[in-house]
Amino acid sequence: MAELSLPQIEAKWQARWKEAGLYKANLDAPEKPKYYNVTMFPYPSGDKLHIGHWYNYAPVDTWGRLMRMKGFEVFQPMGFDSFGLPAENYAIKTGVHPAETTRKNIDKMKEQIGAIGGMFDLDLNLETSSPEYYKWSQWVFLQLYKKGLAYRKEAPVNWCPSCQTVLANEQVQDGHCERCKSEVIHKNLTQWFFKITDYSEKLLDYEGLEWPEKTILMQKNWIGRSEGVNFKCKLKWFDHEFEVFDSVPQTFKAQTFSVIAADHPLLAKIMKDHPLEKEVMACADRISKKRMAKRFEVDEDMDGIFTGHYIENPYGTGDLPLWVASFVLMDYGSGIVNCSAHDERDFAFAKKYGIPLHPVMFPEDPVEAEKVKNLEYCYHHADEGVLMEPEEFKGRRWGEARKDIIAHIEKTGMGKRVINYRLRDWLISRQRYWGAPIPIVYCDKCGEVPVPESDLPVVHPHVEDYVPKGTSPLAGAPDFVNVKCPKCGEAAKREVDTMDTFVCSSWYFLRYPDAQNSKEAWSKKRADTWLPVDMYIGGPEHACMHLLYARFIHKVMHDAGLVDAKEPFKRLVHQGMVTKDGAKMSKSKGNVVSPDEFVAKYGSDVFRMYLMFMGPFTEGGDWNDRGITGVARFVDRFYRAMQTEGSGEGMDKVVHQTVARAGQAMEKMNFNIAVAAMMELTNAMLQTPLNKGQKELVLRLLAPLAPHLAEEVWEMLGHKESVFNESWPKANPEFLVNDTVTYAVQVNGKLRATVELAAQATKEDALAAARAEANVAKYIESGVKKEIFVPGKIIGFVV
RNA sequence: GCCUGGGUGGUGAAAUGGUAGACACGCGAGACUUAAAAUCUUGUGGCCGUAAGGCCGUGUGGGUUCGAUUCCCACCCCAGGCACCA
Repeated sequence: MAELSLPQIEAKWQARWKEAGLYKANLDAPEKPKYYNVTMFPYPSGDKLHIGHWYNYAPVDTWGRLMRMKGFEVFQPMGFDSFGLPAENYAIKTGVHPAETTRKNIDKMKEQIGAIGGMFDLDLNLETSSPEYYKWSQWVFLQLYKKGLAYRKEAPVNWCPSCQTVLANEQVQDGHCERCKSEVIHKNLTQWFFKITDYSEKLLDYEGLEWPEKTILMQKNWIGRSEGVNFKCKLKWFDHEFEVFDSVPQTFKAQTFSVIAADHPLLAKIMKDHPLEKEVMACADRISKKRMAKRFEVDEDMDGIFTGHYIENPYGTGDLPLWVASFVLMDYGSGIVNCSAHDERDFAFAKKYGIPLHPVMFPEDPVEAEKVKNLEYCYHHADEGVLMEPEEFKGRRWGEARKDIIAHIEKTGMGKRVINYRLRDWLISRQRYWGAPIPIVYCDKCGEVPVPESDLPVVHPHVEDYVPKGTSPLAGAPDFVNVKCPKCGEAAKREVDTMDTFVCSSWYFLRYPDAQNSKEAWSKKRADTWLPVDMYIGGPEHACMHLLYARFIHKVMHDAGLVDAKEPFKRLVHQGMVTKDGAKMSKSKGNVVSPDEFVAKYGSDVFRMYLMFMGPFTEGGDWNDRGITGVARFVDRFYRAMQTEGSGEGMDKVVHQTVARAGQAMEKMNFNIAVAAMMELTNAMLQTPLNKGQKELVLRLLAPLAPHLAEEVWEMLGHKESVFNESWPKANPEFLVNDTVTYAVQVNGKLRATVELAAQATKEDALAAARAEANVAKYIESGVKKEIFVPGKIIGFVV
C-alpha cells in the first residue's frame, strides 16, 4: 500500500490551486452570495511566522473553505501592517534600514503563509508602508481634518522613554508601554488628535453585531458612559463660573467641600499673590510629581491642602471650602468636584483633614442610622437608603428618587442633566521614523495648511539616521521639511511627526476589495459589495485599540457617505493562545515552538489539524511535541483506509452520523470536536472499509480541515475537479436514527444497569425490561415510589 | 476593589440536567522483529474484589432535583481586562 508524504504533495496542490485561481473572488460581481473572511493582518517582523500566526490563519482558512463549500463566494485577503514600531525596532536592532528589512520580512512571510496552503489572496500586495497605500492613509487623515475631527492641541501626553515617542491612552497598559513595557511618563506637547470622543455615543451601539459579549463589555467600559448632572458653580471673590459633574446627584445636599485637581490651570491663577500661595502650590507640585512618576495609589498617596478659596453656596447650604486633593482627575469633568459624606473617597479625605461632613441619607435600621449620623462609616450606593434632605424628598429612597431629584435640580436651575464619557481623544502623532507622514504644512502667513489631496502622497523620506531621539527623524531630511506653502507659495515647513500605525490599520478592510485602485482609497461600489466583513478573526488584545479605532474610522467614512455599511465587522471571533507546558511562549523563556520544522516534517495539514485538535479555538491550547504524532498517525490511518476497497456495508450510519456531528462542530468553530469525530470514523473505517460513495462524502467533510490530503485522495478516486468545487456534505436523516437505543437504568439516580431497547419502545416495555435486570431488581425490592422514563435516554426508579 | 472567563484522569481535553472522562498523548501488557523504531492488538480515574459487583470521584462547602461537571447561594484558586471616572 502506498505511503503518503504530505510535505511532498502539498506543494503540488498549492501550485494547482493558484493556477486554478481557487482563492480569487470575483470582486466586482460575485456570482454567489459574498463572504468576506478576514484575519487581522500581521506586521512583518524578523521573527517570521510564529505559532500564534498559524493558530490564527489555519482555522481562518478552514472557515473560509467551509464557507466556500457552503456556496459562498469567499474573499479571503491577506496584507501586511508594515509601518510601525515592530518593523522599525527590528531595523534598529539589526542596523539595516526599515525599508529593506520590511521588504525582506514580507517576502519571507508571504512564502511561509503560502506554505500553510490557505486560500489567502496575497497577490493584492496590500502593504501599509507602500506609497500606494499610505497615500490613502493620508487621504483618510484629510477627510477627518475636513470634518474637524483631526486637530492639534497642547496637552499632557503619555511618553515612552524607550520608544522615544508619545502613545495613545489605549497603548498604555498598567502605566507601561504596550510594546516595550517601559514605564510611561507624562509630558506637555502639541500633538495631533482624532476626535473619537465625538463618536462616543455611536460607538456604544452594537446592534446587529455578532461579537463576543466580553469584547463589547470591554469597549463599553473603556468608553465609560456615565449619566449625571452638571451643577452650576461660581468661585467666590472671582468672576469665574464653571460646572461640576455629579453622577449621583441624589445626595447633593450633603456636599460640604470641594476639591480641585493639582494640575488644574485655574489653581495657579487663584493662588497668585495669595497668602497661602507657597504652601498650596508646593502641595500641588508634590501631588503632580507623584502622579506622573509612578502608578498612583488612592489611599496610600492621599494628599491635599486647603486653598483658602470657596465655591459660592451652590446648594443653598453655604459656601464650600476648596481643597487641592490628590484624587481628582484633571481630564474628567471640569477637574473640580464637590464632595460629600456619601462617597468613600470624599469621606476618607474629609476624615483625614478634619473637614466637616453632613450625611443626608440613612439606613432604615435606627441603630445603623445612628452610626451613619455619627460618621462611623461611609454610607453610599444604597438603593434603599432613606433621604432626609432636601425637604421635598424627605423619606424617599435613594435609588427610586433619582429621576425626580434630577428633574428638581433642572427645574430650580441649579444644574442640568448631562452624559460624561471616560473616552479621550485619540493621540495619533508619533515621533518615529517608520510611519506615514501627517499631510500638514505650517506657514508663517497661513498657519496650519492641509496638503491638497492632489499633492498626495506626502512621500516618506529616506533618511539614514532613523534612531529615535525624541523628535521625529523626518526632521533630519531638509528636502522633506522645507516646502512651499500650498496656499500662498511662501517658504513653509512640513509636519515631521508620523501617524500612529493604528491609523493605517483602521481602514485596510475597506481597501482590500479594491487594493490596486490608484484613483481613490476604494471604490464605493466594491466597498458596498463586500463590506461589512462577515467574519473577522484576531486576538482579544485589540479590544480597546484596533477594534475601537477601526469602528470609529469606518463610522466617519460611513457618515461621509463613502460606504453604506454602518459597522466594519459583522462577526468577530478571538482565537485563544497557544501555550507550552501551560506557560506563555516567549523568547526569554526559550519555550518558543517554531512551526517551520514541524511543517517540514509532518506537512501543513498535520500541523494545522493538531493546532485545531489541541483545544477549543477560542480558548487556545497547550502545545506538546508528542501530541502532534497523534494527528500524524490519524492521517496515515486515514490514507490507508481510503486506499482499501470495501463494500461499506453497514457503514452508512456511522458515516452520516459523523457528517452530522462533525458538520455541526465545524459550524460552531469547534474544530477540535470535528477532528475527533473524523478520528473516530477513521477507526471504524479501518474495521470496515468504505465504498466509493461513502469515501467521497467523508472527503468532502475532511476537506476544510486537511485540504491537501482531501484533494490528493479525491484525485486518487478519479476526480479531475477540485474537491473544493463540491458542496458541503449533508447527512441523510434516514441514517441518523438508530434502531436500538441503549438506556441507562438508574435507581435513585445511581446507574445500576444498561438495557438495549428498540428505538420505538414504549414506557411500559422499557420499565419491564429494566425491572428484569438482576442488578436492578435487587435494588427495587423494597418498593418503587416513582418511575421515570425519558425516551431515548433514561429509565429511573425512585425507592 | 470591580467586570469577564475558567478550575474535570499522569497530560491536552469531551459531555450544558440524563451511562463523567469521547478523541488524543503518555504509560502497562502482548504480536511482528536477531534487535530497535514504526505498525497492529489490548488494558488504562482512584480504592476494594479472582470475578460479578461495590464504594468514592468534575476546586471547597451548602441547596434545588428521581438524577448536577451542567442550575442556585457562599467561599477558595487561576487567567484576562478595568481600576481615583466624582
